[in-house]
Parts: sequence; structure tokens; C-alpha cells
Amino acid sequence: MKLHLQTLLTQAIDRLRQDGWLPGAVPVDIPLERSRDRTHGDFASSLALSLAKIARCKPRDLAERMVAALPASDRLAKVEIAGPGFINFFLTPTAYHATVGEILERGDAFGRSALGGGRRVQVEFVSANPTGPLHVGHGRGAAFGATVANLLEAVGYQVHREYYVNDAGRQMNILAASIWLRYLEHCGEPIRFPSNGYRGEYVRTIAAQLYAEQGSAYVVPAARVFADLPADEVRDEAGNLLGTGDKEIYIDALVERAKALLGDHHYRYLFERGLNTILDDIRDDLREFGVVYDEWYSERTLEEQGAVNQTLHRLRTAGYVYEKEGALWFRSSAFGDEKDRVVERDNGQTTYFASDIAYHLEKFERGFDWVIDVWGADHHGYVPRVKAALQALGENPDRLDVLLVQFAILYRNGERAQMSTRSGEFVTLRELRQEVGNDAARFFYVMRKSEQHLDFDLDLAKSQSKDNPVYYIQYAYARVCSVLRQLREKGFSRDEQRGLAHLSQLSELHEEALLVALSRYPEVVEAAALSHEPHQLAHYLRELANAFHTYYNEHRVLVPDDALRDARLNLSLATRQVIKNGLNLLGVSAPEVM
RNA sequence: GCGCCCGUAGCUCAGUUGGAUAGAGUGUCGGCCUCCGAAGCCGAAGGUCGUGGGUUCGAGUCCCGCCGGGCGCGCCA
Repeated sequence: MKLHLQTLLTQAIDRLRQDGWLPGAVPVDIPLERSRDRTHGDFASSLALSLAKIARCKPRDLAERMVAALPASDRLAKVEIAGPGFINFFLTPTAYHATVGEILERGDAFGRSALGGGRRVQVEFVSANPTGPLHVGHGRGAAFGATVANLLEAVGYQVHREYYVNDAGRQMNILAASIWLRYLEHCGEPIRFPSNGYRGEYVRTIAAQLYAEQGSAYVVPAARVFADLPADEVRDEAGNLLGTGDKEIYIDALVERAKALLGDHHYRYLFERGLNTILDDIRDDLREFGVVYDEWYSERTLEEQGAVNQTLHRLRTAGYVYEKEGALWFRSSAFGDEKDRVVERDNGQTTYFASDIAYHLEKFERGFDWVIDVWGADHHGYVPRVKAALQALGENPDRLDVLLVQFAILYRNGERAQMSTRSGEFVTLRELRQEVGNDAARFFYVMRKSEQHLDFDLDLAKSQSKDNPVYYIQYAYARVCSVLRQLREKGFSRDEQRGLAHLSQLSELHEEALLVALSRYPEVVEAAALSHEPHQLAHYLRELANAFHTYYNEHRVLVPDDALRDARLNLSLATRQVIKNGLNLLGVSAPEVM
């Protein structure tokens, strides 16, 4: 519909140019938006306002000429000029009635388009380190990323969903060491847990499993484990630093000690055991949450293929790597970053950043037209350096979009419910899902703009009332299903064609409002997809449900008149279809009975 | 200190490339079930869009300063 009107306006401009009213420059984008007020018609264009200057005449006069030059269309009831020079379009009822037929015909495909032209886009999201279960912060990234991917797919992109598994880094060694220490503790050894180790309860669980399976094969006396290690960081209960210990140096030394005492074989097993247990858990968790990936990309594979070293080599050859204080630095400041960054530490280990450069280069080399990363907002300072690296490697950094997601803060009884991650006691995604359900979690996570902090009201998410937008929308769906059941119980038959033939009987104000809402759906999906803003769809679905509830409350669907009843049934079924399609994109179910 | 994000009704938030009289939900108050699901609907009240300038036909939206909040500024990831 929108496109149709824009085409008409373009033709009008062309005619005015030929007649010499307008200079040669033609705007590519024709401004056209949904009118906010019914008295302003269905669509409004400010085209005359923006072109008045170059046309050297008053906006209203230009608007007059444009309207006069507008080609005829059976979808237009009338065109008016209003205010300073807006052109308001009033559609014919037929234009809206056609939407019902289109929805019923296209079904699940209604709202989908070919806008993306099959271009390949990769969406990488969550990618939490496999060092512990996903928490509620990851949950937002999961819901957001999955929905952005769904939306892009809906508008015609070929989407590749990917999870980057940090299974090679130093953090994984720290996890392995943490498990081992808990294992030793489990076996009665007097250990002192490192300040930089993973303290979560799940580490103890894995340690206990290891013991149950392997017995005391991995036991080494604590005295040997801790002999001659550098000082760890020590803090008092208030968190003040005591002594001069360095937690990074200490944990690295502890990891080396573990490798030395356990030997390659045992250490390897321990490492794999921790990684696989946690990664399996993350996979299950996400799958249960309705988040499915095309690929789990292993950092270790990347490293084993030599990609990290090759990338560093390329950067060095290009002249952007130098040595300072025993480490290798990438000159990211040459590409707009605040300062240069270390890619290889003085102990020879490459940094997380180094493998991330290699990974992103590899993404580009895989031939994606567009690469999207979803990151926690606390990583925003990281964006310039990754883009800098891509640019240094001769790639176009604009092909990468980094979407930042702010934290979610849980509220229960009006108070913050989130615990600190430092202590290892955090609310996991699984706990959240078990408490409020997948549907509420998926919906609430994307209800707000991603760059906005999210106040997640647990009580509201659990409530089964109109206050809860998820139930409100699902209820509209269930109501239509209920009407169909009533239809059978009352012995009515349904004839879709008869309904389509009598759509003109849908002339009530509430029916018109519902028709308008339905016709907006494709525009909403397109806007939400292109701006990466799932919340637009969430808000829309609420409005659509409201339009239906209002209508339903005011008028009966199952009236005695066959033609009117079938027309209203078609309208209701079209509503049900759009709600289903929208919820499906959000990863929320549409139950027939609640 | 520097960088990024945010500031809209009591609370939580929308506000479409700058457009017409700034909107929802919630909360408060008041109505609506002999009738397809009241898990619903309708109405009232509630605003110096943090603040001061600027850009223009027009600014919640764009630019600059200031105030307030969050995050970041590691040879951590």
C-alpha cells in the first residue's frame, strides 16, 4: 500500500518536472507515513514541504499542483491538502478489505518480504564463555539476537545464526584449574581458592562428578599444588586490597602447576570435562528457550588452523604491529581507536582481542554481505578496536554492525532481585525461565529498546491478567480460537469465500480500526527488521490485540446473518493469523486455549 | 578527566528518514457480564518532553553548552 502511494507521488513529480514546475533533482525517498489522526486520512506526505524551497513557491501551492498531477487509483477515496502543505491520502474501504484476503491467502507467509534480496547476513549472539551457566544478562542477548535474526529472515535475508565458543582461551584453563581445586577439596585436601577462580556452585558439581567417575586418580597433595607460587591478590571483607599479590599472575601460575602435576593426559581430560559439561548445558538451555543456531564456531579450531597467527602476520606485514615492553601491539589508534592494543602478551600468549580479530576476518572471508554482532553494552569500548583491525586488514568495517544490549535488572515485589556475579551467586537464565516461563521471558526481554536498561518485573511476567502484555496478546489469539469452537457448537457453517465476497459489510468503526492495524503489519516487520528493533513488533502486537479486544467487546462475531458472520469470521481469523506470525517472530507461543 | 548510552505523565516506557493537538501500559477514581472467554472493554484525571542556547516554514527528534544517572577507559574476557 505504502509503496503504491509512493509510486503515485513519484509519477506526479515526474509530470511536474516535465511541465517545468520542478528542477531536475528528484528525491530518492518519498516521505510517506501513517497519519496519526484519522482526520488526516490514512497516509500523509510532507513532500511538498520539503520540495517547496527548490521549487521556489509556497508549499501549499506546490501541493496543489502535485495532487492535480497525481495519477488516478482505485485505492484512493480522496486526497486532501492540509496544514502547511501536507498531502493526506484517504484510502477506499476496498483497499483495506483486500488485506483480509491477502492475510488468509498467504497465511504464515503474510508479512514476509523479499526486501533483503537473499543477501547473506550473519548474526552472532550470546557467545558467552563456556565457563558457567548462562545468566539473565545473556538471556536478553539471546532473545534479542534470535528475534533480530528472525526479523531479518522474514524480510528476505539469508540468515546465519552463530555462537562463538571461546573454548581456547585462558579462561578455560582457569575453569579447569577451578574444577581441579574443588575436586581436591572434595577429596579432603586443604585448598585455598584463588581470588580469580570460578567460585560458582556448578564448579563443585562438576568436581563431584569427576570424583564419582574417576575416583582419586587426580589427587595431588595440596602442599605440592601450592608450593612456591607467587602471591595471590588478597582483600579484606570490605574489599580493600591487602598485600601486593597479582591475581592474574597467580592464576596463570596455578594453571601451569596443574598442567605440570596432572600431566598432559589428565589435564586434557579435566579441561574437556569442564568445557563439555558447561557447553552442553548452554546448548540445552538455549534450545529450550527457542534459540537455535546454525553453527557453533570454535575458537580452538580457529587457533589450531593457525588463523590467529596468520592474522597477526598480516597485520605485521601491513605495518600496524610493533613491539613495546616485551609485548606486541596493534596500532589501532591509527584507525580512530583511543589507544593501541596488545595482541600478544609478554609471556607469549595471544590476547582475546587477537583471536577476535582473526575471527572477524574469517567471518568476512566466509563471504557474508553483512555481519552483525550482539554484545553486552559493557563491551561498547571494544567496538572501535575491532573495526580498526578490520580496516587495517583492508576490509570495509561498515559491513560489521555491533548491536549493544543493556543489562536486565530483575525486580520482585518492587525490589531488585539480581545478585552479584562476583560471588558466583547469580540468577541463571534457566531459573528465570522456570519461574516466569519461556513466553514471558522472550517477550519481556525484547519489550524495550535494546540500548535501554530493562526493568524486568518478575511478578508482572507471571501474572495472568491484562497487565501482562504476553497474556493480553495470547488471549486475543485464544479468543478467536474459542469463537471457532463456538461456531461448531452452535451448528453454524463457515464459508470463507462468502465472507470474502461480503467484506464490504465490515463498516463498523472498530472494524475499520482493526483493518488498519492488520494492514500495518508488513510495515512494522520491515521497520523492526531494518532498524534491529524487535520492541517495535512487541508494541505493535499489543496494539493489534487491543484493537481486537475492543472490537470483540463491542460486536458479536457469530451473528445470524450468514454473510456478515462469515465476513467477521474472516476478519477474526486474519487477526489470529497476524498475531501468530508476530508472536512466532518473537519466539512466543500462540496457545489455542489458555 | 575522556568516550559511549540514557533523561518524555506518580511508576515502566513508545514516539516511524525532523511534521499537524506529545501517546500507551500501570497506578488512582468512576462505569460495563440474561449476550461468542470479564485473562476483556469504556471513561476521567495526570506533561515547563532534565536544562539553556542554536539550526528552520516546523524540534521530544538535529547541533553546542550545562545538570543528573548508567557503562567503559587492563599485557581480563
